[in-house]
Parts: sequence; C-alpha cells; structure tokens
Amino acid sequence: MFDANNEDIIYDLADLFKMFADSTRLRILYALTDGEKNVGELAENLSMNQSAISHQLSTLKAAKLVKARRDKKSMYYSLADDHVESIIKIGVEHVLEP
Amino acid sequence: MFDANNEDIIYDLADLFKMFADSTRLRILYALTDGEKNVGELAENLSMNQSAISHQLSTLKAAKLVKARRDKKSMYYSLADDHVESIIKIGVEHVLEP
DNA sequence: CTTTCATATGTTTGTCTGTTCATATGTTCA
DNA sequence: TGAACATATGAACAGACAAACATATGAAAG
Repeated sequence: MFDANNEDIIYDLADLFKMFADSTRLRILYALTDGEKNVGELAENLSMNQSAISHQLSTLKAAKLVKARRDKKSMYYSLADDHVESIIKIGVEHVLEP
Repeated sequence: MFDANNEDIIYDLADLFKMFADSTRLRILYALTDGEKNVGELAENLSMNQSAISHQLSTLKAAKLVKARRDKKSMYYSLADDHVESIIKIGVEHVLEP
C-alpha cells in the first residue's frame, strides 16, 4: 500500500486521523460540508463557546484541513479540499454497517 | 452525507478514527494488511513489548477492527474487514499529496 | 482616534490514554 | 500433573489534550 520503511508516513497518518478523532472537530468539519461558515455561526451551531471553536479551527487549519478567508470583521472557514469529505464519508460507511 | 441530527453517529465516528489516530495501532493494522500475525510476531516486528501490543490489540478488537483466532498456544490476529484497509488507504492518499 | 464587534491567544485545570511492570490465565506437551 | 510458553489483565505513572476563562489583537464605523 505504501512504503512502510518510511516511518514518517505513519506519524503523519496518525496526526491526520487525530484531527477526525474528536467529536468537536468532526462536527465542525461536518458543518462545513455544506459551505463556509464564520466562527460565530459555528459556535452557535454547535452550542459551544467561541474560544473552544477558535482553538479547534486553528488546529484544523494547522493540519491544512480547513482554510480561512476574511470578510469584514468575520473569518469564514471552509474545507481545504475534497479529501476531508471523503475521509468522513468512508468512516460513516463503516459505522453505519451491520 | 448522513443525518447530523443523529449525534450518536458523530461519537461513533470519532471513536472509529481514534483507533487510527495512534501510531502503534496504525503500525499494527498496517502489518496485518499482508496477512494474519500472532502477538509475538507483531511485538518483534514493531520492536515493542508484548504487553503494549496485547493491550492495543484488545482495543482494536473491541472496536471490531481486528479479529482473533487461536492456533495452539498462539493467537493470530487479522483485519476484521476491508474497510480498515480502505480507511488507511484514503488517509495515505491525502498525506502523500503535495 | 476610540468604541465596538469578531476572532485569536495564553494559561490553567481536569480528564483521557499509551506504556511499563508485575502477575494471572490459559494452552501444550512431557 | 507440572513445567514451559504465549497471551491477557490490572495497576500505576507520565504525557497529551480539550474546554473554560480571561485577555489581547485586529478590523470597521462613527
């Protein structure tokens, strides 16, 4: 599947899956599957305080899973690429199976 | 993609991805992609002690990502289904991209 | 320029989790 | 049955991490 001798890939992979391994981040990512949202919208949407959301967004951004765009005073976040949705989707397929 | 009102799915999803979010578990799963192995083989293969491997195998088994079979004194572990490999694969694709 | 709104950042706290060590369980074979 | 081997389990410790609170940064409008 890939060169297992390159142990770095394993750590990168683990770091990638870590991003999806938390329900708050997962809910953020899912919320962004139907288009960009700003921090306030996400906070309200998930019933969490602004700080928690902002922290997670910065984590997700560092992992290059979301990207940010400023419009006036707001920062709009959106999914960085199609992989994000694909990964969630394949996870869902597994979870939903008998 | 799925019914977001069903919050349980989010938690199940997070739990699933948690399994892939640790390098030891990932290395175990990867090692099993080319066939079943017993605990001793895995421990030697990953240069880790038997107890650590056994603990992680029991975690993976509880998550139904691996299954176990006894042969004589040894327990042979293998991937539970095709999803496991698919999930790793799609993660690798993301990691390997520019 | 100052107030207000939106977001980011620093710090602390409580919880979770991976590893190790020690020991128990269970299987085989003499 | 008992010794030897393979794996599992329990407890303890250390490191990681998400959430909350307080505060700082930055943009816009008057």
